[in-house]
Amino acid sequence: MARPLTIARLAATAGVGVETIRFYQRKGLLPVPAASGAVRHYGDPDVSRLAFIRTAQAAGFSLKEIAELLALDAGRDRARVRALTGERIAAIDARLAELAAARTALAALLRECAEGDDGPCPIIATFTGHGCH
Amino acid sequence: MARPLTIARLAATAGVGVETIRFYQRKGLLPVPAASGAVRHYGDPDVSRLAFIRTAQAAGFSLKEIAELLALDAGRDRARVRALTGERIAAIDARLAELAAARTALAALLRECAEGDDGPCPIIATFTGHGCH
DNA sequence: CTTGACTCTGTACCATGATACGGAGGCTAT
DNA sequence: ATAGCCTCCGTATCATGGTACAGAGTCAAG
Repeated sequence: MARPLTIARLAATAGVGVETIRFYQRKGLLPVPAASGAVRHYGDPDVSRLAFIRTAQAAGFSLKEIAELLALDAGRDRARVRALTGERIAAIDARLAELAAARTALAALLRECAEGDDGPCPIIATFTGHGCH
Repeated sequence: MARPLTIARLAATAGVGVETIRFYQRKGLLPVPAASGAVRHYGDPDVSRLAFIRTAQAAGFSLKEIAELLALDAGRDRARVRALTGERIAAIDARLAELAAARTALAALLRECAEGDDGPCPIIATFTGHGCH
């Protein structure tokens, strides 16, 4: 029979480290499977759950929020899920605006700075508040 | 004469905490002024420097990178500054793409989820990988 | 000249998200 | 049955960016 999914194989499948799995277990993000014997075995639900965690992390959810989402037990309290999602979208919007502004400013400065090597670097000058505008 | 800028007044001016100033001093981000007496006094350059730090932080630079920028001494090594800035822009672009994708996905799911309260929440289902792609 | 607010120094602590390690025991191929 | 990984468990450590606090000293106003 196919070798059972031990913690190392689960970690490899999910693309995380063994210690990360244990860390998530301690945090309540992953269930600790009942061991038949002294070594635990994992299954597809665990792989899915790890995928969930990675996806939600990429969307900017913290592990704490992810734990809450998971605790909502596959969506029974949809209003709460929607609230968390709405909050997250707002936070993402704020961060997007911040980053876009920073990006625009940096790109302009980079162009300006690249135009010559004389005088103080406009990038530093701008940050310092000693330069233009 | 105008009261000298003590650490608490500098902190208030810059909008940070006193402990944050000391933290930056320990990290080499702010110079520790020579005290005439037992209490240090600060000046406009310190205010500018704190503004620099906040601006650069908003642009996503880490304190370590900011320390390096500051160490470049007002832009003598413009090539290095440009390199750091280029790296930062690339990192911002990557993060922007990630966040935009997450935002789009979350917004779509939120709309979908809001349409009904029956069945599993599509947000959770999507993250879990049990639902439609 | 005392009181109260502030400063300085050092060290400790916080949250977040991991990562590492030691020691005991389990599993498996040879 | 034994070598050599692997697992489990607890604890410690790391990086990042701060925040807090104790104890001693300083300074200005009343």
